[in-house]
Amino acid sequence: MSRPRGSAYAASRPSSASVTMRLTRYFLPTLKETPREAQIVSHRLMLQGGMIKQQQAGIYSWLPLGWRVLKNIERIVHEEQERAGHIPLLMPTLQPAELWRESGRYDAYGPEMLRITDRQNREMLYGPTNEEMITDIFRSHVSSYRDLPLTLYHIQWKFRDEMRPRFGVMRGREFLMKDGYNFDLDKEAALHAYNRHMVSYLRTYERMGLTAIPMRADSGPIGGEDTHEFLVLAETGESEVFYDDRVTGLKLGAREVDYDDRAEIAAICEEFTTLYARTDETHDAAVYEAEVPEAHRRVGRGIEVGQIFYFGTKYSEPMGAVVQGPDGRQVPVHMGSHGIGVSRLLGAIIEASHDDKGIVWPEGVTPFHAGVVNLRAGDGDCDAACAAIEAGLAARGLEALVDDRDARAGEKFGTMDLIGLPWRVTVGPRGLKDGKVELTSRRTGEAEEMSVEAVIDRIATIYGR
RNA sequence: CGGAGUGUAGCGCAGCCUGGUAGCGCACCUGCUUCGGGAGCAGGGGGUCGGAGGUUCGAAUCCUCUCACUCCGACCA
Repeated sequence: MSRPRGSAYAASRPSSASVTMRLTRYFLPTLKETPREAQIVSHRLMLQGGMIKQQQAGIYSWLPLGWRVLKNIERIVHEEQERAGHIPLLMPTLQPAELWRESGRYDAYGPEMLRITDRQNREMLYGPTNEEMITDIFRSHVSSYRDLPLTLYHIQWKFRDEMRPRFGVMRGREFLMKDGYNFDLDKEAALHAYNRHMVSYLRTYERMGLTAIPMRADSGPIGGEDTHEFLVLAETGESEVFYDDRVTGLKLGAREVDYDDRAEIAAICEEFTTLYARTDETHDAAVYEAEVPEAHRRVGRGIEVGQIFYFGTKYSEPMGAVVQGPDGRQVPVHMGSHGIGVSRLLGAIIEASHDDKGIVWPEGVTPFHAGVVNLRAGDGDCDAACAAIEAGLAARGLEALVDDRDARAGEKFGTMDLIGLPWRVTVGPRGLKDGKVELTSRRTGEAEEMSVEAVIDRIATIYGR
């Protein structure tokens, strides 16, 4: 990494602040029966798992368990953005109509935009995106090419008044999005920013346990020249996708990436975008058949979890975002914008990772690192063993959810399966007679008996602690 | 926005057609017995039937209006 910048997020992670939660003191309102309104599996599991509650069409409260996953996803996004050299800030949800008149989008944007007036009858809107506002910030404070390149981003709630919200958080009206904006002196520099975003996004999705494939896309209302969407393959996806199945095997893995090295970043982008992968919007059957051997052709569906754009001077020109170059001339900056659907990712991850019993969280985003099932709450030995596991995990910076309810084993296992914690420690009198507890993988169902000390070590090893 | 539906206890539903004291399952509370994959028995609490108006001796039920939500379609991070 050429920029070993200290990430505030990385530095403030667990160990000091790890939380152990006891189910008897937590708020986890799971539902036994399938909610009527849930049509797709991720929506159903989020409702049943007590993660969200719908408040209006397409608007949700995030209950504690859902909130924890949302925060984990947010944290990963922040870490990867900062790793790429992008700078976080926070812009308001409410924006003045005036800014949008400058870009011409106030009239162009249609009824999808929620328009509001305040008591002075000032026209405002609940932001569906932030190109205008970030451009306003930029033009207010930057006037020299020496301050470039610059990429600013934030993670903020957005609102788009969809005609028909559905599928839970996958297609809500209110949604949490990471949106970033790069400012560069010329097209070449801006295209490097574009590539840098592509690579950082690939890394972000991989950390969440997802395979997200960049696909060439249409630019839509944001406008511009270059754009890719990131699609997670899932049967319930809203877009039809055509691809060479070898793209699903591409991985960034653990390789070191220098985000300032234009050639290296461009090479990675090429690696990930050369094989054919397009949505129905840009699909070209002739090219598809010419480029992809028949055995590798795949047609499926995908969930869009991010999109990157290069759009040049589309906003900087009308809004006067200019810098003085080395030659003394004023030039409009080249920009791009880049989005990750943070709240939507919960749905996408569940669509990609579940079974008939419930969710299977990837380790990177799980709301708790492990679940501890106390099969005989109130029994001295069981309680003591659970407490020891809690304390041992907490000392390693790991968070556990302990089921200390006075309930049947089946109910406890059912709850753990539903909420999908990747590792479950089962503590019961039967095993404890031999000093053993049981560690079970949610994904494979494989179980192994071991001592309390060993189970703490094993879980810590799994999480690299 | 076009088409189709649904609103009855926390959740899932029956009752409506054919008006007459609001029910079932789960959940919840109390007690006893149970306790390694969603227990059993006994007792108990909880509902302005989405809202407003109308018809009627009487409305969850019939009529009118209205609100909310869901599904299919076109559109979208």
